[in-house]
Amino acid sequence: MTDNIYTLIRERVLAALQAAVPDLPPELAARVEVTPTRDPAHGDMATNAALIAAKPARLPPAKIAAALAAALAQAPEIASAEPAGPGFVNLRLAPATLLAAIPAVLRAGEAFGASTTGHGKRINVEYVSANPTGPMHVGHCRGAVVGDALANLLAKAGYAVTKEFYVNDAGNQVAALAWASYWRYLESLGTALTEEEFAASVPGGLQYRGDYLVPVGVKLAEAYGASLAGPDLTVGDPASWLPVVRQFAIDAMLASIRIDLAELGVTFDRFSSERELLESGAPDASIAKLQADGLLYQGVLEPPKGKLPDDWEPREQLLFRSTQFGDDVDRPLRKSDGTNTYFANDIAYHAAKAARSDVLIDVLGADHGGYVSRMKAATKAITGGTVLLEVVLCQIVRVMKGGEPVRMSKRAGTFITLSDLLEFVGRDAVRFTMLTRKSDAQMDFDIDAAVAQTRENPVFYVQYAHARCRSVLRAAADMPGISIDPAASLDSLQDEAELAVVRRMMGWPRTVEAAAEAREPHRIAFFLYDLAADFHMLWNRGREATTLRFLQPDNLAYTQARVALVASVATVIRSGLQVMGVAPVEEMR
RNA sequence: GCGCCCGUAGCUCAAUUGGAUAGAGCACCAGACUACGAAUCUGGGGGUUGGAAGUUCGAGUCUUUCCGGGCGCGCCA
Repeated sequence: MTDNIYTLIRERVLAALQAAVPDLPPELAARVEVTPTRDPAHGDMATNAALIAAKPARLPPAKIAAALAAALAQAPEIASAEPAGPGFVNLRLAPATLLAAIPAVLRAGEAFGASTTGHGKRINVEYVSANPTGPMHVGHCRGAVVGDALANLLAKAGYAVTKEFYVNDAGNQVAALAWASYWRYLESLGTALTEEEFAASVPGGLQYRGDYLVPVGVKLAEAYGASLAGPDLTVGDPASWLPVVRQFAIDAMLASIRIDLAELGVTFDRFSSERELLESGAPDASIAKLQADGLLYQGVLEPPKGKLPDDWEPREQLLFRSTQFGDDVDRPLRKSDGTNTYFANDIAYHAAKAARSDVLIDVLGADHGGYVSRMKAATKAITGGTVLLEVVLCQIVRVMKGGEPVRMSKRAGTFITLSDLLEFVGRDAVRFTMLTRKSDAQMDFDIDAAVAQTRENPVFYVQYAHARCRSVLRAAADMPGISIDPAASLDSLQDEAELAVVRRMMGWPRTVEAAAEAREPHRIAFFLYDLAADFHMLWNRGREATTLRFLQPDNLAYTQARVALVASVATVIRSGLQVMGVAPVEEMR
């Protein structure tokens, strides 16, 4: 069951190919494609079937193509089929087949394009997973949007999706957060210590000096008075205050992250806590399992070539044989103090996710690129190869304003927060713009362009097309005898600009399936831009020739067909925007 | 030094996963408003897809090797 006409036509092609080349190996049949043509002169679709089959059949591609064309021309959906080029068969659909896309859209509504290619497989998408040590900044934003849209896309393609956020609430970073929060706490109580005096007593030095922790300090003081401080508001014994302050600060940071995410329209099915994972003993269980499988050993790693760390000394440590699973070097699981490395805990986390999933996807920032191969290796090892990890890497986003990069420095506390960006640009523009690039390509986010009300801004351009559709439909609603009717006769839709729009919409299910398989949500943005361009072009045809306008009061049958067309364009745009998490607008303001 | 990602029109980016003559926007030039919304549309010029070699019916896409940019590189997460 699918809306994808390409799937249906491919069945026809395979049947014809089976007749022409009876003993075609199945693995070659899998390579047969039916694709949209680039050049409209080549018809609606083309297939490479003859090229694929030529070698095993020991026949010239052109000869097979001719046979295929003759057979395919008999199919009811196909108006004509012609061999072309080196061995393609170009197909032109029967008008009724083409126009059937319109009632298909109208009947399915925004669900149009939904597919079953995911077969209900459980797929877990982990994204954002920002450390709860500060507000979300623009660096997190791309991963948040890409992960969220990818999850929506996979759901539309028929996967059972879980959206997951991993809370790194254990380890040194959150300890540093606790110290920084404690400083703001003493400060709000009016301690005589200076910041530098305090910093001197912090193991590893005082981090997170941004003033976003000031309110946390104030709230700590309100909740606990001076009870967490030492004598005369000096630094008290960490053993007594640190666990309290740490949890308090983590909760505050998580609350702020959730607010920012909600503002961005990003939601999760599940938050998983690293601390809870540790307390459950899962990491030890994972290590024990790997040990039992003979994948761990005590060994000494070679130093990295070329760039030797200053304090390098050979050290024996517990290593995981990730090289057996495609990694470059084996990876350590224990620090010298006996505690687990982050990697060791993350193995347990991925094992936990794998236990309730068929496929895992991590959406990571580019700075985690070096982490990918070991995590894939570990996932393969801990699940015995039954669950594989895929990684979508999001490259750096450089925020531009007035043609200049906006400088960011987290250390100095002058970074652009996500909520700042949302205030400048707005949720829909942020989300759409973040999806106008392949995620593994670096990107400049131009604030000026994202709010521009012109064609160069794809958000605006697509929204404008939708608003124009709605404008027509509002006018149509006032016309007697006119309605959005899936059963309307569409025979009058014959203009090339009209058919171009229909062809584009016909490709939506195929785009969903291909984008989902490739894990590339940005394709949705490009599809919508192209559909919007087709529609704007058609619209303008109506300016030049009034006979091409949608609403003709003296010709109800003609108008009914165009109303159906316009309504289906609006529906497909909404269907795509829904995947992107962008709200359609009824009119431009 | 090693690994991963990227390199496409002057600029920002696509290219249906190996398909036919590599496409859009911006910028530049020339046009279309008695409006279902001109915030749009039409036409034009602009390319050795970083360089070289290879794989095959066919390469921007795959392999090798250089060049350039980004990220990472044993107890940070």
